[in-house]
Amino acid sequence: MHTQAVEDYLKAIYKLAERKSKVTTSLLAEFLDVTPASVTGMLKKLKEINLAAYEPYKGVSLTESGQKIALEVIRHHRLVELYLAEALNVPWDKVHEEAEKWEHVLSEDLEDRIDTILGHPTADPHGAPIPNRDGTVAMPALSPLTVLEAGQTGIIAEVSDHDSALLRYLGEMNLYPETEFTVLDIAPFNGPITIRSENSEKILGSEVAGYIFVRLT
Amino acid sequence: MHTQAVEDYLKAIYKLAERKSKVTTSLLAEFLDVTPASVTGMLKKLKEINLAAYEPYKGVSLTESGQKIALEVIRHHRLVELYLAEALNVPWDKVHEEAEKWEHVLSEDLEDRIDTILGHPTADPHGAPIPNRDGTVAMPALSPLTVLEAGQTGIIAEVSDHDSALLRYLGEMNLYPETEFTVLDIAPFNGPITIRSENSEKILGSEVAGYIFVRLT
DNA sequence: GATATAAATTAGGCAAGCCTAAATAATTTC
DNA sequence: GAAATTATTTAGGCTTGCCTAATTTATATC
Repeated sequence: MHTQAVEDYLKAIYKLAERKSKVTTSLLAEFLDVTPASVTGMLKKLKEINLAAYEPYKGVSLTESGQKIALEVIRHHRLVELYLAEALNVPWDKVHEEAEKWEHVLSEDLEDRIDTILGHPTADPHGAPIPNRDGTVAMPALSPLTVLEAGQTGIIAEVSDHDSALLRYLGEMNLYPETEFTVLDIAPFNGPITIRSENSEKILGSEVAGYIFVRLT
Repeated sequence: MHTQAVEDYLKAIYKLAERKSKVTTSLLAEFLDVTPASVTGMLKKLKEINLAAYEPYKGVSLTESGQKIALEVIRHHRLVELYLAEALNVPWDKVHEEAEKWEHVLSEDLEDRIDTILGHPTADPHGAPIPNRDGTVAMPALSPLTVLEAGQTGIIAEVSDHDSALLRYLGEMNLYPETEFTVLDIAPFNGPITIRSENSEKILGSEVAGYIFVRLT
């Protein structure tokens, strides 16, 4: 087993690499709320134990084994999130925080039991895909709600979990993953987007809409 | 929040104090599988932060706040044990090990949810009492099975969870807490004890019987 | 009551992971 | 392309909790 810090760094590198072309020391530092100097120290260590490819001043990436571990941690995290929401009724804006602690103490045996009880789920409460045990992940191509046009229909696939206030807000409007909707209007110049779902109209600012990812239907 | 090590020491002191008149450095060291020197260091710290009363060479005891924390940790531990057994079907000889890790990451909110789902239980899967949130514990007077005499009847109240092989052994014989039994024979000189429960006779060595605590009926 | 043994403490170290401050490398600007 | 700015690394420290080895205190024995 690796330390919690190692697991947290691997997970952070993986997640940042999904969205940024280059994962830099300062990006990691900001993400993990730690000084860049601390990141440098850990990156050296990760390189040492062959979990990351790191060249000073050039950014980091995960090695194959580093990525495997990152995905295991993410799998734990998302399974726990879903379990907390389904089995313990934890509101979806709180599951992330709890799972952050639980992901590091989940044994493989318990992971299996939870996975079975949940029926081998493929997505967490925010719609994020749950990696498979073998280290693979289904990464469907999603579009942010902002790129749709009036008249198009879709299904909410995933929402960002970075801010729990955002999740509470979306929850109040009943905009959860798997919700169907039709775009009624999208105002120009990053204006608000009007959608209809579950027979009610909802108006979303462009910032919020940018955090909602959809599958077109 | 205190560190995990602090919580583990407080819990260990509490548990040892239940059974021994004096909690010494070496006793703690053996219990926690750590050197006596390390224990000395931690006891100084616990005294420093007012969680333990400690005089060098004289043993330790918990202060009121130290005991409160110890009981909170034990409450978490036993609630988690029961939850793992009931909700996740973890076999009773494995719940202790898992709970050892989970007890330190359980938020008060989750504790409440688990407590509610379990219906405010009063004992863990081994029959050990679950402390109340306010820091009180019901401590019924129990007798080890070894002190009974032929003809007496009782109910298994609690079994020691210190050895998972013992738990598996008892599990095979269906000797769980709340099982009723009658003593058929108890051989002299610490000899084996024969009991009848669930319409079958079982013969227990005196060592095993010493780990089983009962309520007389 | 002197000595041997057992128990506990002190002293000094180590590994993780974090920090701040100072130095160096990379990048941008004029 | 030199200077200024930004990004990163190096150096040195701190805390936690553990370790071993040496010393000290307490206890048991003759």
